[in-house]
Parts: sequence; structure tokens; C-alpha cells
Amino acid sequence: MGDIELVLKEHHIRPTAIRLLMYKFLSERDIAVTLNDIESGFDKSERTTLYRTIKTFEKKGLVHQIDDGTGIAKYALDEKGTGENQSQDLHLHFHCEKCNETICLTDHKIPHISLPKGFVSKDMNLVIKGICDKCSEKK
Amino acid sequence: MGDIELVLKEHHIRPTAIRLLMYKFLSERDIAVTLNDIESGFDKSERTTLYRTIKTFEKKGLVHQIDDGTGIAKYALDEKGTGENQSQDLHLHFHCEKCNETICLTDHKIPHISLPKGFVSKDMNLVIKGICDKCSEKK
DNA sequence: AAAAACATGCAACTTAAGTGCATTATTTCT
DNA sequence: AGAAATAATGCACTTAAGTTGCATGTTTTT
Repeated sequence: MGDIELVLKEHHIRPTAIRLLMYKFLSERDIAVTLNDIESGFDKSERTTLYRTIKTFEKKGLVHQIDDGTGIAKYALDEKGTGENQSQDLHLHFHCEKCNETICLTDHKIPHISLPKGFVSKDMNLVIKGICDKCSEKK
Repeated sequence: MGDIELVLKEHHIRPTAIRLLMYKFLSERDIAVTLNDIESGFDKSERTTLYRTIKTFEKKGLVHQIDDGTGIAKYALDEKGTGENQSQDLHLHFHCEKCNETICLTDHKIPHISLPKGFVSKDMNLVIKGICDKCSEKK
């Protein structure tokens, strides 16, 4: 049984062909992808199925959705896809205005922020916009 | 000449009737509003006009757009609408999962974050999700 | 093997966002 | 002031992402 198959099973996801392929697809890139990106990578499958697949992954805690300000949802594998650690992904994301790519800066955690009285924090989303390392190189 | 008229003129925006009304509308609430919210507040005017009006405000630095993760753009007046201070609005936003309202926490600035080599930061967006003060009161 | 549960594909719908163009209002110029 | 230029508004239409319903196909369970 392949590695991916195991990962899916650990997350209580049936390892169908498309799901295996999508996991592979996601694990091969280090940037967050849109549904369109995924669609372009799969001639064989259909928009709806891919949509539902990524949503399944999300529900089961395999991927997280990122809102980078472009208005289009992006997805990336959770850091510890295999582990049991379901703690929130409080790392931050960087969106490059040039290449339009969004990167998970998994080593950069969001610092603690004290809120006014009465506010209860459950989740956080920090996106930094600017120029990424690749684009700032090739001037 | 009214106060609002002056504010608009300072931002090089022609003070038409709709624009004056929209500014008033925005200044009357302390939460970020969607285009739909605005539309509901104006029987007289039309979606497109309101859309273009808010976009004009945005371009001229009167309002900022907030992406709170709901997928729907929200807008709020900049802190110093009147002043010359065009420095980025690096305050954070709080999105309440219960009442769905998004609040500018203008007093809470986003802390400095050091990025990996090659990354250039131009703008930041931090949204904290949870329960707001009003909703946590009335259990 | 039959029943139940789940996955997939197709079509259609919803909603926010955005554009083109004609009309109307406002400003500028002489 | 009046004409020309510029900008604002309103209406219709388009686009694109996201989402749902339902029929069909597949896998799992008993």
C-alpha cells in the first residue's frame, strides 16, 4: 500500500484514484493552488469532483484553505498531514503581487495578539503581500 | 459647504449627491460593510453606481477593502479620512462567526514580522476570527 | 449476493464582481 | 453665458467562482 493511501486512510478518507492523484498533486508543490490550478492538472476529471475532493480534504483536516486577498480560494496541504496534530495552522502566508503565487511560510507563526475585552479568538489569518524571493531576484 | 463635502474634495472626489450619502452611510457605522449592505441602504441608487462609488473611494484612499474570509469584499472608512496620512492601514480586523460582522480594531497594529531573505513586504492583512464582544455577552 | 453507503459526472443555479455603452450632469474654456 | 470636454449615473449584459441536485457507478458492509 502506498504512502499516500495510508495518509488518506489515517484521515478517514477513502483512497480513490482521484484522491490519490490530488494528494500527489498537492504534495508536489510548495505553493497554494486554486481549484482552477487543480483542474488544469487533471484532464480526466471534472470540476465538481475536484471541488468536492478538495472540500473533503479540508473537512478531514488534510488541507487548509487560504484567503490571500485575490478573492479566489487557494488550498495547501497541512504541515503535518500524517500526524494527529490538529492544532490550528497559525502560520502565515505570503502573496506575491508579481507572480500571483501564495506561499505558506510554515516556520513563521503568527505572534500572539491581545484583543479588547469580550473578544474571543478562534482562528487567525495573516497574509503578507509583496514581492517573493524568486521575483525579487530576477529584476 | 458641509464637512463631508470638504473631505471628498480633499481627496479629489467630486462631491455628488450619492457620494455624500455614501460617505455619511459609512461614517455612521463602525463595522465594515458589503456592497449589499450599502445597496440596502439606498433605495434610490443603483448597484453599479454604488459599486463604482466605493471603488472610487478606495482608489482615492478614503476607504479600505477588507477580506475577512467570507469571500465577500467589505469596506470601511480609513482611520484618518481627513488627514494627509496615507500610511498603510496596518490595523487588524476581527470577524465574528456569530453575527458575521467585521470590525476594524484600529488601535491594534499588526506586529512586525521578519520574512525570509528575498521577500519584500508591501502590505499586510490580518483577520482574527471568533466571537465579538457583543455576541459573547448575550449567551 | 443484496443492501447500504459513498464517489463521480453532468447539468443547472447562485451570487458577487465587473464591463460597455448610452444618457445625464458637471466642469472647463473661450 | 454657451459650447465643448470631462465625469457620473443607470441599465443591460457578461464573467467566473462556488455550490447543489440528481442519476449513475463503485466500494463497503452484512
